[in-house]
Amino acid sequence: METKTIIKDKHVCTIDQLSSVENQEVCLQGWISNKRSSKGLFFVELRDGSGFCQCVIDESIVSPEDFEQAKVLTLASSVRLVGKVEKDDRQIGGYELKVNEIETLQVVEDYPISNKEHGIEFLMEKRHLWLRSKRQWAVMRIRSRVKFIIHQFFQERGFIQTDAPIFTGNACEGTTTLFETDFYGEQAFLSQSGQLYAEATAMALGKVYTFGPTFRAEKSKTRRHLSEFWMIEPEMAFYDLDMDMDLIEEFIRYIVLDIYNNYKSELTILERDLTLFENIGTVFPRITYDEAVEILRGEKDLDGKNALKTLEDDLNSVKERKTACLADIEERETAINAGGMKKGAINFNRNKIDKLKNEIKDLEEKERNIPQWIESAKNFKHGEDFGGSDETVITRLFSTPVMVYKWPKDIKAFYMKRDEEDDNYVKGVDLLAPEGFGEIVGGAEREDNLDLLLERIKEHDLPIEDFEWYLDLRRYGSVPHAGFGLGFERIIMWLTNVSHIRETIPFPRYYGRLLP
RNA sequence: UGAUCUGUAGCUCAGUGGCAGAGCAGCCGCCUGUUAAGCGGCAGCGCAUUGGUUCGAAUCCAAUCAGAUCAGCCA
Repeated sequence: METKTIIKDKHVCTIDQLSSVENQEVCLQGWISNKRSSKGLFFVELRDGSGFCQCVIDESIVSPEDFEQAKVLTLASSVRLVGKVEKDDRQIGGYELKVNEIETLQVVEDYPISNKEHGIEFLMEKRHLWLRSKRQWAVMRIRSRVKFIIHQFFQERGFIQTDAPIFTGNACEGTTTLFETDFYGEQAFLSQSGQLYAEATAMALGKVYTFGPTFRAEKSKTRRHLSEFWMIEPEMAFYDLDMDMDLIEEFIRYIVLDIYNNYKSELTILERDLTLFENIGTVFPRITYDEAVEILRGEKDLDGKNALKTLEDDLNSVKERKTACLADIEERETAINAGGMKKGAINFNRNKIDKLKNEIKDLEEKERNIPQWIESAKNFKHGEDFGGSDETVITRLFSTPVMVYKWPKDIKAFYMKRDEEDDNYVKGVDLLAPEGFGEIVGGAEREDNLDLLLERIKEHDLPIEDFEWYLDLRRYGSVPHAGFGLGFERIIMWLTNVSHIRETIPFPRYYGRLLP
């Protein structure tokens, strides 16, 4: 096949710019993401990083050589296509390209990822290629945008971004497992929080935030954990817990609204239910830990809704749904086996059956889990921390994020300020996201009294000598201050509703995954 | 770390003691507007590994390896 170059003196543009060049001739450069054919026609779905666009290759328009070329184009092949931009409401982007010239950069053989369902293990092995698929594309675009607007939110409000070190000598929250490393012969850890450093820079700059990677060596194998993830940690001098909660609420609403207003098509690709986005204007309820416990145990109703009762109803509807799914599968299988069905219809039904089977797997898992959740919620002991299921039970009753504040001191970090009214509590707050996502923000007013802080460090059995620098912050001009931490991937997961946090970061690192 | 589940074609899976299957992807042909297009055909796997039971094992048993989900911990 002869090679040619068509890019010279052509108007090169990207798919996201098509609306501004309607009826003009342009050159698109990209990769084949799907191809369909008819007699004398090829429908090529092209992706170029900025979007997806159907390009029509018509035998009666292109040269015979180019039409031959179109025949051999396979999935992931790279091309330049010159053609006329036409409005077509049938297309997702609203436009299609009537091709009149083709330049092939590479014809790909055996691209491993097809337009089909794949298992997570396979996709993770091929993560570098999986990123090219439509859903991943949408998630990465939202990730980028959220990162940008987080900076925008804080910068607009006079916050200074300060970076915390990644190598640290002290373990700030003690219990959590840290990655150990060697720092010129000294034992060092990879940072699991930049918060203490943010407190230091807040005393220098007023309102600050950090945005950096953190590392946790927990061998967690759940859909909500990563070994390497990004965290945003604002810290504000002269803020108390109420101001902290106000800021958290404003911040979360700002992010959610921006994505809703500017990234609707990505949310559509992700099939995100938009209820969350529509409710985000409502004030986030603020309840104390004690109230949350009462709600969890079913001792207190909320707007006439009882947590345990709601769960029992959920269990019943799960059971009903499962019965319906089984009946549906049965019906479709009988219809297929009866014969006389067209091949297309058989495929359609098989596909449905596969989906129903997957749904049943999920339902069965819920069926096993919900009774345990009810049991654990009923028997929840005041003074314990909420587990994943407890958070689900609580947030199940709300359609917006919920703030839980005033926590028992024993289950929270040493640096949280004790509650003035009751020494057994601290002025911490967790923001629980609805739809079962659980905690996405953890914040607190910090202990600003030197003696009380020393006491807490001793209670937690932390090595005082490592915290001397931190204690200096209380020795020299201590002021009330507060801050919070936001798990960046957690919020992306929540916004995009992907089933696994591993899909929210380009190259996830977790127990058992170091490549690609 | 514990509990449950999974490992069969490039991919997604069916087959649960009797000669290894389907759909998709690939290749060939047909069809002028397809949206994971459709129709017909071709080719492709010896069932994670090791050992055992059996006349006979993908199927039963055991161990090992790999993975998934949930729990704990958390963001």
